[in-house]
Amino acid sequence: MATDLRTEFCTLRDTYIEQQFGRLNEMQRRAVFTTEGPLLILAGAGSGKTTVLVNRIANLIRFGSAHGSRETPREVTAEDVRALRAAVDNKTQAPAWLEGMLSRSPVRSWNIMAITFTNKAAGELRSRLCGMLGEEAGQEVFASTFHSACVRFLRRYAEELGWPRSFTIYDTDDAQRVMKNVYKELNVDDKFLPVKSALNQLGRWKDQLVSPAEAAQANAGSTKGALAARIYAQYEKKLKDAGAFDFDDLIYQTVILLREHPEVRQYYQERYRYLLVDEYQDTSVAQFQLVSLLTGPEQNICVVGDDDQSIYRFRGATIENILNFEKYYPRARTIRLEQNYRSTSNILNAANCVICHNTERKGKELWTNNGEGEKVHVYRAENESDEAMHIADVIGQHLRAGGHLSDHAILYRMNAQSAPIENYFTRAGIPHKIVGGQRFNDRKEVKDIHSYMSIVANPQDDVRLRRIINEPARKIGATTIETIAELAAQEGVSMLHIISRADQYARLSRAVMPLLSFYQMYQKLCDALETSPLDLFASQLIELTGYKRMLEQQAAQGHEDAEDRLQNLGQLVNNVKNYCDQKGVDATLEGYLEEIALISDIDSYNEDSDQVVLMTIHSAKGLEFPYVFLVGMEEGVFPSEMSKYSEADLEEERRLAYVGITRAKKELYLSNSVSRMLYGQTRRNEPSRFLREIEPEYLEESCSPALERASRMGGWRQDYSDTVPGGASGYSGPSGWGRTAASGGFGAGYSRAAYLNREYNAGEQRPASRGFGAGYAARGTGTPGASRPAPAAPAKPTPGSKRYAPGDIVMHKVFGRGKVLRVTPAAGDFIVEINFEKVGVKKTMANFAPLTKVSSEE
DNA sequence: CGAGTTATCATGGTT
DNA sequence: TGATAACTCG
Repeated sequence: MATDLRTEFCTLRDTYIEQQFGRLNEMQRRAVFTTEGPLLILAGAGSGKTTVLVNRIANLIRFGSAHGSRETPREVTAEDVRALRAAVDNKTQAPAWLEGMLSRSPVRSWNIMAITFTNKAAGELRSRLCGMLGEEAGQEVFASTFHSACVRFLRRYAEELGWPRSFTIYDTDDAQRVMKNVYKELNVDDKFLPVKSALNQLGRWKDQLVSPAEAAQANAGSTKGALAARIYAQYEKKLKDAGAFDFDDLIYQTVILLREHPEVRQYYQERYRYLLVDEYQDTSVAQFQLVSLLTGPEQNICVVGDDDQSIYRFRGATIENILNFEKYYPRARTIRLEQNYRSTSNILNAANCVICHNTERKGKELWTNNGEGEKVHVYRAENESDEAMHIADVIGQHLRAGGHLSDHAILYRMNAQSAPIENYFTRAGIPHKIVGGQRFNDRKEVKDIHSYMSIVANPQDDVRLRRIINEPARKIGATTIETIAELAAQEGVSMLHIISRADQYARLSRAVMPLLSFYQMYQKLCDALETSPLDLFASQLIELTGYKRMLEQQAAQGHEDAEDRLQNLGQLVNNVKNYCDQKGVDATLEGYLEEIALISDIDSYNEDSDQVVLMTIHSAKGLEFPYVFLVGMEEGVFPSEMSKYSEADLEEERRLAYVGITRAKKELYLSNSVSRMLYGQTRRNEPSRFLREIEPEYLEESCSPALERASRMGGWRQDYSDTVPGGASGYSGPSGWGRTAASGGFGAGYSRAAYLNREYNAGEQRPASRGFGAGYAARGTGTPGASRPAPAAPAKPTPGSKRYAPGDIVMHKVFGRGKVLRVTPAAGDFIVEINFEKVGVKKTMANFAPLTKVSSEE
């Protein structure tokens, strides 16, 4: 009898478990249930990869390893069976007491380690796990980035390797400073081997786990190679002396740690019985080695990746890791996730078209049940501000149709491209946010303060010390600093140690006073750390170092930046406070410094605020947006100039294009520009080859009115598509530039490109032209042949037309109708504050914003 | 030593 | 184009 109950229970249990993951598709479910042994999940873009990861972890924790599936609970009562059957029949979750009986061989949440590339991804994983398993179990799963995980291991075992426990993490800027010192010491000419390429080479070596000795051996033959190897050795020595790791070292040294300390390795292998690695296509040799060292004898290693989305080859990622996974782990199983839940089929087809042109692929074709959706829009602009304006127009249309700013993302190849867009958006008053580029923590004043903090945490850190020893000016000049460095090298101690005994050295006699008072200040900082909470320590530090006074003086002298810098430091203190609030009693100086070293901009990107977001395609990996604008689709920009000589680089660019395209859910807008100002000079670029690679049936093309006109007059022919003749046989839109609202205004302006000779259907025109674009008519550039007024170079002000007064009703191209609240003169222009009917109060610049007066104050 | 000037430089993407 | 390094002068 008891046996029957047990059998019944087990059958029901299997059904129940199946049911718990019933919302997944078959492949996803298979991935979730394959808990043991090596597993490769090839997950296409938008195929629910994170969902699979989360569910797989949840399955492990709730129901244990599938290997235990033959095990049955020792005692099963009729009551248990009844309850389980009820849960199955009603498709509900079993009560907690019953859930407890369902686990086969138990896996605890802290037995699981999930590694991602960004903190954001790790955080998302963690929060979804918390949602599914409850706060406690969710937090116990070790979800972390490669770098944070390594820092965690190294903090524990740094001393085994000869580093202090409170080691510093160097960013690229620090690394460059070290490198410059190395060059000086070794008398290396920067012209012969640029610092940047040396750092690059070192990075490659570390990514490939090549030690300085090995590098020297392998490169004895070449002058440059041998030199680089010498530099490598010296650089590593300097970092070790300073008690610091750079980003690459974090991985490299952790591999050394695990490789050379079996007991450490065993400890982690036993602790983390189940490993999951996300974005596996972006792992380097070193990261692969790290993962293999962590993988225990059971080989419960699950990697998720997409070879088509490998876009970090340039920094050492080897796609071979994913291509060779099955070779390295012969027992490996491979599961492909090819159903896309994100995009429309037009978008997906466009993506497939592009990626098909790559040869180095595992082969995979995404499909979707989502509808066709709109075609992919392609816009050809005159110049970069026309491109920006077009984007603003489209966003405006969406906004007026009830869309949100935050549904829109503008993606570009390189950060420099954000400037013109940012410019236009700022002037037009469109709320936006730039991710990446110059980061807050990279600002000089912020880095300086962080450097002060670093030397408090780690007195050995000479690089950071050099940075701030004379900032603010303390009469400690370059010669003094070099003398200190020499003395420190002679004695084998840190520079700070020399400074503390400055009076004992004749060579330092001139600078004794400033040096000793610097040291006194340093001690005060250390005291402050001991006696105050961290955030208070930060604000005390800003004062004690004299940094605040320096900025205040500068501000008093009318230095404009000084105010901003003071504010930035205020923000810094805020950030420290936030860190404290978040960590509570666990907040430490080292912890804070670690966080700022490893947290990137994208990590703090928060989709909650209603703003258009601008970022590189690289940053956008893993994200999705309803509307995506991929700008600068031009040869020399995307694909980039530097990639065009190597087929492999071009394939990486193409994968990047694929990543960009597949970020879009509803609509995708590709744009390029005939001329573009880049690095201070105007260039004319051909449209990107990636555009040509997309079958025309998925595209809908248009261009700027000026181009269209030129083309109609036969003066402009593009080599873009030689299969399509120029001319405008089919198109008879509004003539000339002096379009009025009545003639269709904006919407019509963006008709299909005449050069493609496609019919323009009025019925198909983009929405929202009504009433809009009147702004352009009113701008008064009725002159045919005059170029369209771009916001960056505003048309000469037509007398009277740009005057606004409170109470005026105005029309804004993006925000619609509104009433002027206030007009303030500023920098030869006017800030017009307007209360818009749809979007509330916004500030715009009178001369730049696409504004028209509808009626004057009554 | 420090401030101000000029020159040069790079500008592919990121932890 | 913009930012920083190198250089010059007080």
